[in-house]
Amino acid sequence: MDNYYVLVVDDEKEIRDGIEIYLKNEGVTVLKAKDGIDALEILNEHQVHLIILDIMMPRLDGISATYKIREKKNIPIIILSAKAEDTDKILGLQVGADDYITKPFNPMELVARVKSQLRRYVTFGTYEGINKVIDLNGLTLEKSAKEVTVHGETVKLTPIEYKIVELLMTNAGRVFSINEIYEQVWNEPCYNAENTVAVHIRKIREKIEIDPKNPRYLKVVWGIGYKMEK
Amino acid sequence: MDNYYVLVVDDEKEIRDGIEIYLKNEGVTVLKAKDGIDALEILNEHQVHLIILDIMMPRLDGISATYKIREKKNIPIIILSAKAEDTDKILGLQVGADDYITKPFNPMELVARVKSQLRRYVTFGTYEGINKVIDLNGLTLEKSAKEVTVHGETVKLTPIEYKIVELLMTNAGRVFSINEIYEQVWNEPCYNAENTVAVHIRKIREKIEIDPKNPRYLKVVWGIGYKMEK
DNA sequence: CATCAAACTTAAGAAATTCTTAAGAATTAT
DNA sequence: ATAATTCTTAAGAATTTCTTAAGTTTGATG
Repeated sequence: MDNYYVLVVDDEKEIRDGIEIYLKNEGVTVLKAKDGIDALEILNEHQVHLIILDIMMPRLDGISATYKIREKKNIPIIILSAKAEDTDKILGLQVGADDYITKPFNPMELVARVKSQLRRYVTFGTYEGINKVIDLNGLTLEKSAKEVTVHGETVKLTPIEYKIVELLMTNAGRVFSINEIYEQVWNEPCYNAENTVAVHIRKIREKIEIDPKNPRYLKVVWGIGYKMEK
Repeated sequence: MDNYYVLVVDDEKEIRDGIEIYLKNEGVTVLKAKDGIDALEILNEHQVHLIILDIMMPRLDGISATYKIREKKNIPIIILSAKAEDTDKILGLQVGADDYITKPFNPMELVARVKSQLRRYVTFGTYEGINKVIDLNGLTLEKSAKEVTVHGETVKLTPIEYKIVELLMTNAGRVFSINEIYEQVWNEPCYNAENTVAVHIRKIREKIEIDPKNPRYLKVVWGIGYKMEK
């Protein structure tokens, strides 16, 4: 379940964090939002493969959020709710949710349902997001093929190199500190591994830059970190 | 919901007939079977878009039936059960079911879940689609005949080899990790079977590649997995 | 503007991981 | 019983990753 991004939307922090722990354990990357408005913002900025959505939330409730999400994205939505009423379930599913779980729930069941949805609808790259190609001034990234090209030429990247490039390219323009990069790519806290990242940056530049000493794409922001030029 | 065929499998006649009434009301055509063995027969003879499957049945129970169905068809399966135990739900979903409803259930909820699954099933086109021939630079795959050719020459593949090739060819360009391949082809979680896949890859290359050491079609992506060249 | 410290770059080789391949055992089909 | 298929094991090859250490650039300071 690596490479999958799940957005958890719930106004209770404990619920968000609890779900995060279980999903991370499966290798899923978890994004979190505290209400529908925040969720929509995150959807605009990040690639997300599945949403877990609480019904009872301030500002924008789950059902209304489902409507709005469906207008833009066709990704699986699992509704989470304290209401065990059948009518609510039916309404949720009719509105466009793909599954409905009532609180209190067994976290393992939630995980099983998330995996079931991802397995069926996301494994095959026929939908938005998965097959999207990012193009930044001749540097392109094709996620499904895990392929990067510079002016049409395929660049052969190692897995770590690829992950770094994918991180920077999907968030082009944003600066990532070495620590952030390490945590995102290795999925563990960074402890004295600053130079490890630096070495990989070097290798990447060697491969994607015409003149690695004057990088055009992968730029340093002194004292802060690295970013990919938009 | 017209033009859809749903197979209802339950040993109790009242349940079968009850579900039928509600589904017919939505325009769905309902087929019925009283146990897993009958269900498999019907699947061979009729086109079916979704299955509702009771767990407790004589002869062939629901979980085992799910296995057998998955071997042949990739259509949505909704498991129906008197067991409300979480572990059963999780098992059912892991085995390849797409949803799990416990008895007693609200018929309207069942209908809502059926519609939700069918809606997805159609938008994503995961169902056994039209039997198109895929041609990738001289390597062709004809699903209906389960036949693979290289420059016109038929290649004799074993069932597992064929499944791997079909997976990779229908998603040409996309990289599959060894785990993904295992899960898709064997329909079960991959546990220490990495090299099993590797060996099959070797055998396939032997058959489809002119020079297996420098594969033209079935390429490795180091540290990530394998893919079929577009 | 000279100097220093911190931040970044670069190179090279050791260690770890991943892939390939072959051969034979176990299983399944004919 | 025979053949075909699938799985396991294991050793070697190829590739990637990490560490170390030395060099270079940048920004701050007096």
